[in-house]
Amino acid sequence: MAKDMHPTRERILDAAEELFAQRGFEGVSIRQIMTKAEADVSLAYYHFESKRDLFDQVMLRRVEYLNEIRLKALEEVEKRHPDDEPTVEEIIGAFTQPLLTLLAEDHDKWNHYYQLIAQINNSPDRGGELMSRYFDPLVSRFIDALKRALPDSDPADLYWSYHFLSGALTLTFAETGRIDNLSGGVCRSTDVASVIDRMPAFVAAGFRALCKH
Amino acid sequence: MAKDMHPTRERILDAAEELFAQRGFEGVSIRQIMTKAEADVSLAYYHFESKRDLFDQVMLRRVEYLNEIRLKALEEVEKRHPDDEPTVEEIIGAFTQPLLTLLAEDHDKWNHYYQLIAQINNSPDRGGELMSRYFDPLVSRFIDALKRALPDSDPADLYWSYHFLSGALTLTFAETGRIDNLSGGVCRSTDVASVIDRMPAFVAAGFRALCKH
DNA sequence: CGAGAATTTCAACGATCGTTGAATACTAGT
DNA sequence: ACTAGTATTCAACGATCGTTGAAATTCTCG
Repeated sequence: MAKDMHPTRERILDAAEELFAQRGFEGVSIRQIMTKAEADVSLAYYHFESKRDLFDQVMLRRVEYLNEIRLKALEEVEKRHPDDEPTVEEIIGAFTQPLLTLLAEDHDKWNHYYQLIAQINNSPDRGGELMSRYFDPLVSRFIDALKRALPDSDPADLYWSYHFLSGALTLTFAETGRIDNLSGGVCRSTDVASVIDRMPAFVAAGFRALCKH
Repeated sequence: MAKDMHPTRERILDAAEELFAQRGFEGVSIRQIMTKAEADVSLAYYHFESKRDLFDQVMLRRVEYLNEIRLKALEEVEKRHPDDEPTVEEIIGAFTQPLLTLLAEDHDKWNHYYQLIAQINNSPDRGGELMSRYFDPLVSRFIDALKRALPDSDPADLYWSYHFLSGALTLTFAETGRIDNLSGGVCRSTDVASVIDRMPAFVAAGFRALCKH
């Protein structure tokens, strides 16, 4: 049994995912989405309740699997430390590395999804609400692990450190091309692998500097 | 001579700034902006060429002064070190502290502007282009200072480190309320001062960890 | 083959979009 | 008071928006 029993529905979701990621919820019309999906406008309302529902379904389509695989990465790391605690680097790696693995497996599938999340994360309007709804359980799990790796740290320091990580990570996946201009070509936004390699060292040092009292 | 010779024009810019920051360029209509500005719809096209031009003028209104004051902060730091180089912490502080100072001086004026920049920075559509246009000269100046504070570092490491800083900083100013949910009230998005206090230590440690070969 | 369900097409609704031209009110300086 | 320019109002344009109802098609399975 194939996972997409509804090929048209999947085509609509693909088109919506890409366009929402590029121009945001209000920047794209149902008609543009259905044109890209090569389907009639009305089909959007046969397969989905409304534009907002379509957006929600785009988010929901991948979030469960994404959270699952990242949680599994954390559990693997913890399993490797039955007696002591994992290092901050290992925990951050478990948080970031799966994202890159998925991107390498199927770029087109995950690239637009990450861009969409990046845009939501920095949206003052409903960004906090949406991100919390989809990711807070997973993130709390990671913060608990970090709390054990950094004992006696102020909870506020921990949360703000995660906030820095979250900002750095989502800007990376936004792939805006800014760093291409800034660096004169030395760095490329699309080279996400380069970033994921560097991020654990950078972020772990930040956590340790801030959460060490 | 008052600086706003055109009070209506300023009211339109204020309204546009706030609404663009909250809902993005495409998420707001001229009519909504003019309703908030308590002015007729046509006045938007008397004072500005188009919706896009209005958006550009919103950006331009404050960017020059903003870059000026941050550059001055960097020069002050360098002046305090006539013989040696400033520390990474001092340079990062000069990059972030002026933003908080302005916010404390006139919250309503700068809050929405920062939110707007945060949204642009993470927008895959034209984010890289816009951010580079407005901020690359200033940022290059800061990266040069960091290069001297971290000699023999790989340029790519430096640029990616700045990229992490940029993501963390703009997410902070987005004030999405996410961390309020995540931390269960321990941290508050609106408490920007808390973040600016913590950021130099966190980011400087990251720079040093990544740019030290 | 034929019935019933699932899917797709077609045409249209009222609302709102960005934008414009012409008419009106206001404000200087002579 | 008259004029010239600046600022504002009013009414409307074609286009596109999200959404819907009903007809037409295709698919499923007896």
